[in-house]
Amino acid sequence: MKTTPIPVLKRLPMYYDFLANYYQQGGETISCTQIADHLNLTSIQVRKDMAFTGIIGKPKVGYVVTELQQKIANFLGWNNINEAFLVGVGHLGNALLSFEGFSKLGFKIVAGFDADSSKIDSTVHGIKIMPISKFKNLAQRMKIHIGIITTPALVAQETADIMVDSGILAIWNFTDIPLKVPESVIVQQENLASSLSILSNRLSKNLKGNAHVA
Amino acid sequence: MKTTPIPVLKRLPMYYDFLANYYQQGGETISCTQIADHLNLTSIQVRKDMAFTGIIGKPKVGYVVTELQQKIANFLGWNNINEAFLVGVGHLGNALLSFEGFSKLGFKIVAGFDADSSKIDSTVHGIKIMPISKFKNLAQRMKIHIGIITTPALVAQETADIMVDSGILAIWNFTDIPLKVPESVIVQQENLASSLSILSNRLSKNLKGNAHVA
DNA sequence: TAGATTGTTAATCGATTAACAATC
DNA sequence: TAGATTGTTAATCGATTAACAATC
Repeated sequence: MKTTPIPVLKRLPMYYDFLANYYQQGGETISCTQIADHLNLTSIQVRKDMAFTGIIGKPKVGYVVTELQQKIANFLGWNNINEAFLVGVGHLGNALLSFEGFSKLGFKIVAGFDADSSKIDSTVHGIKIMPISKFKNLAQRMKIHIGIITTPALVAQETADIMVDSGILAIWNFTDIPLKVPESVIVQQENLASSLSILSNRLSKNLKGNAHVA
Repeated sequence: MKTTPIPVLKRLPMYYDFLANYYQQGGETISCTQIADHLNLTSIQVRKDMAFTGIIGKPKVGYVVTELQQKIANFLGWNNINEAFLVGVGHLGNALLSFEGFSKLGFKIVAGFDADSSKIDSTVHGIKIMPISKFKNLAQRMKIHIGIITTPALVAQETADIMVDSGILAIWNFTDIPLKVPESVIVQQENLASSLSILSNRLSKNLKGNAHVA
């Protein structure tokens, strides 16, 4: 089984979203060119990406939208639900706990954890907040494999250690601390600073470009 | 001027964070190998990245930490402050308005906007929330060039249209709607679904791998 | 049938990695 | 001086783009 390139994994959910929308508006079949136009990609790239899902299209017609959606969802594993624990119920933790979009992605945050005792036993968006002391026991009992870190940077590593000790296999890290974990543990790093530096670099290049013209 | 590769722009803030930490712990100079070790990169890659900032190192010694920090900050434009408006003060909007880390990156959200009249004139983290009707006028008066969209998906495009009409040149989009904007307008797309699909793909591959072993 | 679109193989492009001379 | 580390040029690797035969 050839491993899927990361850029492909990033684009597949975008295709899915677009297709859902397109289908709602009555579209039954769709071609790579159409998809590419709407998402600002090239049709060749879309075709290549689709091949990963195993979909078979019809020349001159394209793909059956519902079938393509299913193939993508299946390929990304959105059918078997991934359950996760979140540690750090601050502003961002709150936002993630409240995010509606996860269910569609076969992803579910089943509990939140926080050091602040005033938050314990409250619920956010129907999800119970518990003390970190309960993390390990619950994670093992519920066979949770994914941990989300939205704590202050200062306790991020400490939190990761607890997660690893609790049998967590993948950590979604929203702090900017590069976590030290055993090689077998996956870390998916979310980084606003990285995105921002791309944005401001492009912006400043544009502004400079215009200055020349003006 | 050669354009900076996106992967480099993503890594530079990580170097900066690490250096800040390293300096605080008393480090005066540092080599590429050391940086690479701490961030799980190769030293060659670090060296190449550093070259973009224009830093000059000393063979056998490495780089002066403070100088390197300055070069990175300067290269990423963290000195001239980028001001932004945010539209959509929901959970995520709230989290961004409250995020402390932006100031370090020369980034500042100076106002929030929302359709919900009950939020108008309140402040979040000291930032005033205003009705969208004031967006254009204010953006032009304050010469704001960056807009952040954290609205519900349904009104994302509409919000983008208002931003474009108001002279916004770069949009940081946290909704999963692919925005239609003039070519001159930059869109930086933030996409949790993309990150999640990478994470779950890697996780399921790992689990399968272990199954074979077991 | 003619033409559009798929599936797939080949060419290009860009980023990472390797190699090595320069130098403190 | 000897050895570690930089700066830079060359080689590799992987993703995107191009080309084109197959086919509905």
